[in-house]
Amino acid sequence: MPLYLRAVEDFYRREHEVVSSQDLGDWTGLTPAQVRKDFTFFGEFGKQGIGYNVKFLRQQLRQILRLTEDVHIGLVGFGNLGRALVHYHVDAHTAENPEFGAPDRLRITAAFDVDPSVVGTDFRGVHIFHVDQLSEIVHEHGIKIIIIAVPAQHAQSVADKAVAAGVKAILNFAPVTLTVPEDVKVRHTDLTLELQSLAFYTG
Amino acid sequence: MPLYLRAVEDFYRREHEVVSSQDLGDWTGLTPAQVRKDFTFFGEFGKQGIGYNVKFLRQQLRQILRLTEDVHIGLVGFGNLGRALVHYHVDAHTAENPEFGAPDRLRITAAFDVDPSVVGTDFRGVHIFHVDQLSEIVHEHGIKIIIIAVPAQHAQSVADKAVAAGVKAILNFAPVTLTVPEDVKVRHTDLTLELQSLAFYTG
DNA sequence: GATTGTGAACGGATTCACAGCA
DNA sequence: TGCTGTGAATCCGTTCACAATC
Repeated sequence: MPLYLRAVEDFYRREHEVVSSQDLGDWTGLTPAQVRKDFTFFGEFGKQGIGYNVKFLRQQLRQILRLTEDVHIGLVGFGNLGRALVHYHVDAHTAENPEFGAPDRLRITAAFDVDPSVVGTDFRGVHIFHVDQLSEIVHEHGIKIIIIAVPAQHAQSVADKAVAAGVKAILNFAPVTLTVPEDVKVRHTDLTLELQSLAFYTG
Repeated sequence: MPLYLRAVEDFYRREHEVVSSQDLGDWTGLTPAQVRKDFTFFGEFGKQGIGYNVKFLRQQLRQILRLTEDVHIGLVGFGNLGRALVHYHVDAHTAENPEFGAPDRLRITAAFDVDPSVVGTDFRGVHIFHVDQLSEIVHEHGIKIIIIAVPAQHAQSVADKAVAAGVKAILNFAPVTLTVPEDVKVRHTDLTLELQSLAFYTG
């Protein structure tokens, strides 16, 4: 769904009044049937013979994706990768930057590390706490998502702490498969795995 | 398959002689049946009643994934993200770092940007060329994969140039859906999309 | 005529279950 | 007995095709 929202935002920006599932399919690279099926899961947004009202659809998608209220995110691991992620995210979400699609309410509220030389400092408006304060800060700010950008050997224990603190979603950049309870959603991004996969196709 | 290799490397490091599809399933989070099916696509590696010989399986997987010869990678876009990627990758692949699983031959051979203040400099052993030299350098070094870490509005034109130069695989970090010929493999990593997806589950 | 929403058909991927072998 | 390799069975996501509707 986030991809559809990005598409709809683009049509919105270009002042289209309506879009068809065909239009959205072209934009996203999916089939029109796929687009319609995905939408019906959440309700009926379109008008037969006409298409989807862009303004209405945009609003519906934002609602569905909970982009209308602040979502607090914690970042664990403030090495090169963590720093780049903050940079990237802050750029994307403060600069009224339309290239990312919908402006949303995703906020990196706090960062965590163990290195005394960064703990206690601020970076791009984000304060870096010691990892021992994870649970405390998660509760204090109502953090629902954490990003794991620590070395592999610490990733699982960070995940455990976060889950214990009530975090329900994890974006994992460490090269390990995390074990978490069923009700916690994990997404995994792994540069090495991606490159190794691609290398296979270069024969 | 890269994930299996990582698992096998782990068993290898812990000096296991054999692994069962059950073991590998536990490690990766997949079912044993799945593991066996995936392997049979490439051949028969195991012994009935025993399991898979770790050393042999490791060697086979490396062969399959073409990790035995150098694969040259180009990085386009040397902003915060690009820099972090080089950092990360160089760390992962020079430090004999076992946490990433198999040592491989994936090399970021060259980087590209348009900013005169970085073009011509070196970073962590990687030289930064002007994007205009993309085609030339791709041919010169036999680059097969490029990583796109440029702003959204330039991503497609970079992809086009790379494809024209003969690149067959692209790892795209820009928040756009790239259009490429069928024989080019694209993988897309999009922080904003990942976070928006996760936000949906935090209700 | 255009386009949605949807039940039916399809197909690919996953899982089952078991024969075969160490 | 234990575990692989694999055909059969099943599941699930995608696509088709069309009735309903603007």
